[in-house]
Amino acid sequence: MNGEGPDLPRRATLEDVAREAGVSLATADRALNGRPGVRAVTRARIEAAVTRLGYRAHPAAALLARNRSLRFVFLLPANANSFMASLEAYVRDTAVALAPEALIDIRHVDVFDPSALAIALETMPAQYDAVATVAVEHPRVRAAIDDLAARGTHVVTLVSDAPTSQRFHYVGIDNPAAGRTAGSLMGRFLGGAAEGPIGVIAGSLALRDHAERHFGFNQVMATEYPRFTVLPVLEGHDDPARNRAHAAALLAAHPDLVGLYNIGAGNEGIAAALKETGRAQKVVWIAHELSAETRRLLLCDVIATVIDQNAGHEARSAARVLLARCSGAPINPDQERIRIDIFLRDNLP
Amino acid sequence: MNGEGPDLPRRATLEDVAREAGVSLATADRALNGRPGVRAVTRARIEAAVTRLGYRAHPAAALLARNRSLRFVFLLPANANSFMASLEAYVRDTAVALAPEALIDIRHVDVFDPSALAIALETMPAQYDAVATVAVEHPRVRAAIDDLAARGTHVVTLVSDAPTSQRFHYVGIDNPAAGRTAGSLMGRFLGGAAEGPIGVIAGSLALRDHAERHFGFNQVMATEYPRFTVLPVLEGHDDPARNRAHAAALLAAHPDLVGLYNIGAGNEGIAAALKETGRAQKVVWIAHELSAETRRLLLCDVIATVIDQNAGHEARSAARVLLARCSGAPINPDQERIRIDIFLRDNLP
DNA sequence: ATGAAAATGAGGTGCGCAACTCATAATTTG
DNA sequence: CAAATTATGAGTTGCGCACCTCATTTTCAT
Repeated sequence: MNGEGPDLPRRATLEDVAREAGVSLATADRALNGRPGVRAVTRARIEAAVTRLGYRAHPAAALLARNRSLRFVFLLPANANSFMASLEAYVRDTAVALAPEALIDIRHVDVFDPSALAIALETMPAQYDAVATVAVEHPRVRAAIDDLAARGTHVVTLVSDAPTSQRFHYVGIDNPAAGRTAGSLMGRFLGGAAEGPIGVIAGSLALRDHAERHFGFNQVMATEYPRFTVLPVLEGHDDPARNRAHAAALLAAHPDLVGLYNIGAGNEGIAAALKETGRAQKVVWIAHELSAETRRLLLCDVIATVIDQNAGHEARSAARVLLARCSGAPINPDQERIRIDIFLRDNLP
Repeated sequence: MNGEGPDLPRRATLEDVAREAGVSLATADRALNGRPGVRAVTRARIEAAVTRLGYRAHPAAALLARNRSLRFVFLLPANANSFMASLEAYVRDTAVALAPEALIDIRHVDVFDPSALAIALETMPAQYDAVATVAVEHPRVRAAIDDLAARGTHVVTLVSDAPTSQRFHYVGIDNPAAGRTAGSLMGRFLGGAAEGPIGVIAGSLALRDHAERHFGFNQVMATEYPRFTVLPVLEGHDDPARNRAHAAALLAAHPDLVGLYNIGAGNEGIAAALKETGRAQKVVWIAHELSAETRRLLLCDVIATVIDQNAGHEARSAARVLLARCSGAPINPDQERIRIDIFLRDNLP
């Protein structure tokens, strides 16, 4: 047992910095808060004192003195699937936890209509300090995000990115990697099958995340497991009924179907089709996003594995990152990295 | 786009609560901070007002007014393997991030010697508000933890639990579930192999986490994949050299070895033995804890999959939980749940 | 009823900082 | 070199709360 002594070096305050730099408290304050009226040389002296003393503003005190809550708004899909619904629930939880430092509003938007999303961003009230939005890649959306950034409103993208825009951070997973992960798992799990066709169902390849997952999946299957035939994607718009029809058609057309990858939501439909034909547990089915439904299907071995992004983590991370950005605090990249989670029956949370 | 109005309902302060309850600010303060001198009826009136107004103490203000840092101590293994070393690094990071709300000390202890750990706990200076410790199950350790709890020092166990003690929280994974996860992955990945022996190497089955993982692994293999023979555990004390010898012996004795599960650390030794015999990539090898080494082996397909607990998450979670406990703030179970992470080459962070 | 004990009120102080005001000093410009 | 400009100092206020003191009221046991 080796202990570091109980020496309390007393944390440096702004007053210490001012004294050390040989300026008044007011000047030190002006310098550190970026207010005008400080010469460059003075500013440098103060910054030197800051580093010399290792000064870090007391966040709680600063928050209290500012006496003003930050205002965030989250733009989320209007017609939410179960993943988006749980994301929204987590955002609400986060809003409660974060008060009073930040007040979080939620606004709904048809994020799949780029114009609607762009309009929502363009007409964003100036009262908001920051925006988290489920984005899409579209020139007008990009322009709207850039305008917000230009006027000083910080923007993060959530779940779905707009990488060419001026958003300063993306909260979400690497979707091509998620697709590759699905591919590797499919190949590994099919080790026993000599060959055979694999079906792929997506919401829509017009959605960037679905397209990217599809790309990653195909990449791995083609290069590592070429003995399997990956069938063309069927687009079911995350709709259980349409997915059911797609799955039923797949099963009928390919009696030797060995694998099934659903890139999007609407897993109930697929489950129904599999059960109907009595081929549940005979097809290696990989799905995305842990929900009550996928959890149940995982437990009864109908789904082999679920690839998930933790909605709670995403909601909290987005809020944390915005808070840090608005208050000049550092961001811990390790904490904010959204992992690609793999769930089996055995490591379910 | 449906917006919630920009109405600022102004957060209730302690003064509001006092007024609402018809008492003075001093009494409300006494009641809410658990100081003596408040009748039960008055306390109830105040608590009613709190719920009626939805009052929540302003954490930043409370922190500031208290003007006293919480003191935490982390008891970590003295002779650290790479996982423990990274855990310690993350604890140091967390210490920096948490200042000045809490000051975190790190003390080293031979956690595998129950007496040494017990002594460290028993002689813990009273200055500490809370302790996070890598625990073991042992009567004297349990008693020491209970004593700490009895005198008001909050204790969490970290990575390794002492479930019968009065620790109020365990920060770590469910190790039997981790073992089951390894078993399921082993079975799935071996789908192609008709049958064959599977080797198991552990640090020591005297360590609770290793024993639990072993139990979970065997459980799944026996019930779900009985066609494989799980060989008796070899204990290598997480030492690369000893593990190398064990792995070499296994490979020599079982030319048809199909799988290998390393429950603990010391993966370099196993890698060396596999490479030596030219049987890397031919044996499905499942390892624990993501490190530079396991990462490398994962990337070159020598390790099939790594089951991980996120050390950074554990360090931050322990600190957060202690902070919340000491300041009476709520804990978000969702955020504090340590997941059993599965890593393939494709979803590496 | 009476004294002792407990409960409560009133008020103050300070935590570290942001955000002001106003006076004074230093610097630049015409 | 004076006037205009800019930089700086000194000081104040208040954020919401914890923690303290001291006076006053209420409650309870005798």
